[in-house]
Amino acid sequence: MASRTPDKEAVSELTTARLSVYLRSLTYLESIGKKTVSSHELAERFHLNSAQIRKDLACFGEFGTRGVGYDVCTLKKELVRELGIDRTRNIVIIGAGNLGMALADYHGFNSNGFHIAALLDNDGEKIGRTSRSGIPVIDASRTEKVVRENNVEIAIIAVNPEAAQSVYDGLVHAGVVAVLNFAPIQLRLTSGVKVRNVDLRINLESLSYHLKNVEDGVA
Amino acid sequence: MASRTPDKEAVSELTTARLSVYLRSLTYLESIGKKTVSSHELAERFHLNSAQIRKDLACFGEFGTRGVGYDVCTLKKELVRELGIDRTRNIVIIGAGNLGMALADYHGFNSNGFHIAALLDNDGEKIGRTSRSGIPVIDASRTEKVVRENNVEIAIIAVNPEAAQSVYDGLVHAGVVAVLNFAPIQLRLTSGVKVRNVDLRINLESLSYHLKNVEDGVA
DNA sequence: GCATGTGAATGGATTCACAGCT
DNA sequence: AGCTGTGAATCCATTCACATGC
Repeated sequence: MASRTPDKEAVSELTTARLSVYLRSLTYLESIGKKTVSSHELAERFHLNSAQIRKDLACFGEFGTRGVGYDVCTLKKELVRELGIDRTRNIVIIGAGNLGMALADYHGFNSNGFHIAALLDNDGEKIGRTSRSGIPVIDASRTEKVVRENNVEIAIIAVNPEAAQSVYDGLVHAGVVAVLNFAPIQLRLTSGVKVRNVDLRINLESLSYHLKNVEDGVA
Repeated sequence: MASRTPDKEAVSELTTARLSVYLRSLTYLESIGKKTVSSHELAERFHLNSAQIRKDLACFGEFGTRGVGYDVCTLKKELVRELGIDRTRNIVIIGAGNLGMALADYHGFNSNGFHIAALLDNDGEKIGRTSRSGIPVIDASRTEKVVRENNVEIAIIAVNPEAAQSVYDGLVHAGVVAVLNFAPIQLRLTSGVKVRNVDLRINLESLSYHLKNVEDGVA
């Protein structure tokens, strides 16, 4: 297979994050029957610069038509392919607490390329139950088996910060290659395993910082 | 009151996000009885550059002692003050679905400067109940009353994307001045209201992008 | 001696502006 | 004429490296 773009991994995470946003917008445009869209139109939707959108897309090839714009359907398919969600990836969530349960039933985590295979927990009370949408809670001691049998690539860590490191190490050992970590700690990483951290508290503190400055008459 | 630092709002969001992280680390260091810490020590904890930490802190004054480092307790107090969490800010969550309920009981949202006053929803089934930790679900039609009576500054939007814009507009009208939005849409913003978006799906797609590249033998 | 605080240098990401194609 | 694709220019964040002070 001929590789169109050399140096693929040189695409920044900022760019891939925006691709996700573009994809959502294209899905919407497709649903309302729009055939073509220009970078300028897309830019207006999210207060972005049109050149940035063109640059982002240019990382993967030339999809537009000069004088016209981008074909919505074609571009959407291309983004789906580039983001690697043209096939389904299996996920386990570790920690069947409030957050883990909520994420298990979160629609965006269980559609269009992602499938949550199981919740894992070591609380005997929870094991054997299911989330509202029917995802089973399995004994965390069976993590390795669940990961292998379900061909799980991604794990979501939704345990308390004290447990997170050992949970992470266990997941890596079980063969997981990507982790979404909700525990507010800096994990000691294993090379070859991609980790993304989501720190919910930081967002609140950032808002608080802003509020304080408003009070102080700065903004 | 004399302002130490001119041009305060010129602190980037990247910096404030890191301040939150430093604060968490200082809290830990304090709990294990450490009195003093250097920028280099802090940097090692999160694979950061020590100069960056010093620069981040320098936005707010000079807290260190040359040849020694930073006093853990003093620096912690200062960060708490700068982040504006030296007093409690009240929050409402709109949407008592899986996510809203989970966030209501999330420890990091209900401690150290934040208090969740209520969940709001327009589903009659849910109104009158409480979350596990006892936060009441109130009729969303009473949003304005709840916001005013509880002196709510921050709202968390945890409704579906279709409803998010009108919920946002209602919150702004009710007097909320900061919003944490979990709905995957680009809100049309009102000036004077600070918004932060948390897009959970983007994180998964970013991991997927990486997985695809690993498969393709790029990384 | 040692670690801060900071101007200067670097490195990335965004934006500009225009050549090139339809 | 209109819009893409892209080198050049700009802007912002990070890192270096050192003067300053304990």
